Amino acid sequence: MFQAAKQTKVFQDVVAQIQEAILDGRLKTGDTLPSERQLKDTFNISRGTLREALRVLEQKGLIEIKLGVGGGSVVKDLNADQVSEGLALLIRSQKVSLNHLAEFREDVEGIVAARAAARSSAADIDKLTELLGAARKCIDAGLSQRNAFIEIDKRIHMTLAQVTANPIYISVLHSVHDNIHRYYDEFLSMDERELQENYQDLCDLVQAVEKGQADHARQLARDHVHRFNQYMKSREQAKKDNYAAENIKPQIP
Amino acid sequence: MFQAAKQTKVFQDVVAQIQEAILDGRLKTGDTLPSERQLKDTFNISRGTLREALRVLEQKGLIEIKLGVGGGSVVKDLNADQVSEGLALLIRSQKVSLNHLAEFREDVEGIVAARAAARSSAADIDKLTELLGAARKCIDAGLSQRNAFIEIDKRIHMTLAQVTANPIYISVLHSVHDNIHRYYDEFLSMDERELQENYQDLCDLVQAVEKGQADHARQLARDHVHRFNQYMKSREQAKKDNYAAENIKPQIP
DNA sequence: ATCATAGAATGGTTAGACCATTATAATATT
DNA sequence: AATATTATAATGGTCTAACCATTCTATGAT
Repeated sequence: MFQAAKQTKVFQDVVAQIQEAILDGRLKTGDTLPSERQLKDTFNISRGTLREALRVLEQKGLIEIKLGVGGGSVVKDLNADQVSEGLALLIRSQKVSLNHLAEFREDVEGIVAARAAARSSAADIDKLTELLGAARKCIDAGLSQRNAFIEIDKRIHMTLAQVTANPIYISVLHSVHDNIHRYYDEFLSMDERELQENYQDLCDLVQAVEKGQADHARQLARDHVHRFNQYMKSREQAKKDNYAAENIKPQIP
Repeated sequence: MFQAAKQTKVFQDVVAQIQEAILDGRLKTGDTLPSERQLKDTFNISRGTLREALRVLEQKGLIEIKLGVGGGSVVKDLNADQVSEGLALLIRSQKVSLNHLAEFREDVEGIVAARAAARSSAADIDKLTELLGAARKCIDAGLSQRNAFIEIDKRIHMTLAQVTANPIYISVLHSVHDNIHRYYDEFLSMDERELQENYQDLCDLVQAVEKGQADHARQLARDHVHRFNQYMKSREQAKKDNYAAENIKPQIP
């Protein structure tokens, strides 16, 4: 006849209320919530319960909790970090392999390049060209600037994502890069020729974007990423082989 | 001379330890952690602090906390929910509009269709054909089964994502559907002809996948989604117009 | 003026108690 | 004997009250 009432726990109610206030704009980025001792009275709950709620909001990326006298819960500017962390957990925990991620990246970078080609402004091209110039300098400086080159490579891709003017691409690509670098950093050791190839890829790509050649840009981006993936895979394989050589008969537990 | 030691708060250390245990496989899906009163002694912390840690792990999607005597913290099977929730927050909070999401969906569904076409097995085609049959029945049953049709449409797309054998596509598409339906459900009211068109789209798409025509499948999927998007946009516009008509002079705050 | 110091506000943590929910075992009922 | 009811105990949920740790700010010393 009757059904269960209020399943929600107290702290969940608090989470919901504060979250709504933030999403509705009643609380804006940078705003500081009242202190815990005030809030607990406002909600008429204990401080422990309130803190559980705040921890959840923090984990959601909605607030940031600062220590000290000027501290408190500050409304954060939402970004892709939570999506990125979620993706990272999926990758680390289970079904998602690096191959999966590499394949996905190939597709996404292709899409981003195509969309960027259809929308780039003169200012966008300027920025990309500037980055290309910085990349050029890294290469000329030799292998010592290898990491700097990789960083600029990443920024070029992220800039393309920004050119699409679609924040989802920015977030997704950011997540992909976050996670792919977490695994690939240890293998980063391109030689001179590979650096040159990568640089040429990027030049061609930016040119295609500038000319608005969406399909061509897509293909160039895909090839570029694909080559990078192949390169990393071979590095990984080499590492495994090396390991095998050192341990002629690996102990199987 | 010296640098800051241990910035991490106690509860963060606990989160990290339990998370690592789960990701390393020392704790498996379905395992129940010791009770809070035991855990607090194990970690040598207070129960409140422990509970903050558990709340964070829960929000991360790593554990589920059950009430009652058989209850406790159970290790969850990770899924795309966190990614989905993160995306939802991005959409609700700020820069992400429905147009952004619709555009992204168009691209993703295209990719998924292409990848699926390159990898489908006979069993996959059987499953898709079965779903098409169910969709056919919904249409024949008339508009009353409209929602059922939408549901099957969604399942067909998700099945294609599974065919790609890349869990990232499954997660991403799941997130997109989650979020797009949250906004579109209110507009769902296709007429007979639109249902027919959608059904035909799906038939063509499955056929292309069966034949392994990746590019064709991609284009069909994109067109299908694009049509759906246009349709929803017009519905939304109609709703706005209707609102405007009811409120000749909308009050601007 | 500049630097050191004390104070106060805030989050971080602890301890112990009691409430609410739920599976299980013991008991009563048929 | 089978079933329904009831008590029991274990577990998470919440509360209270205190103290610790960090950090900004104002005060005071140099």
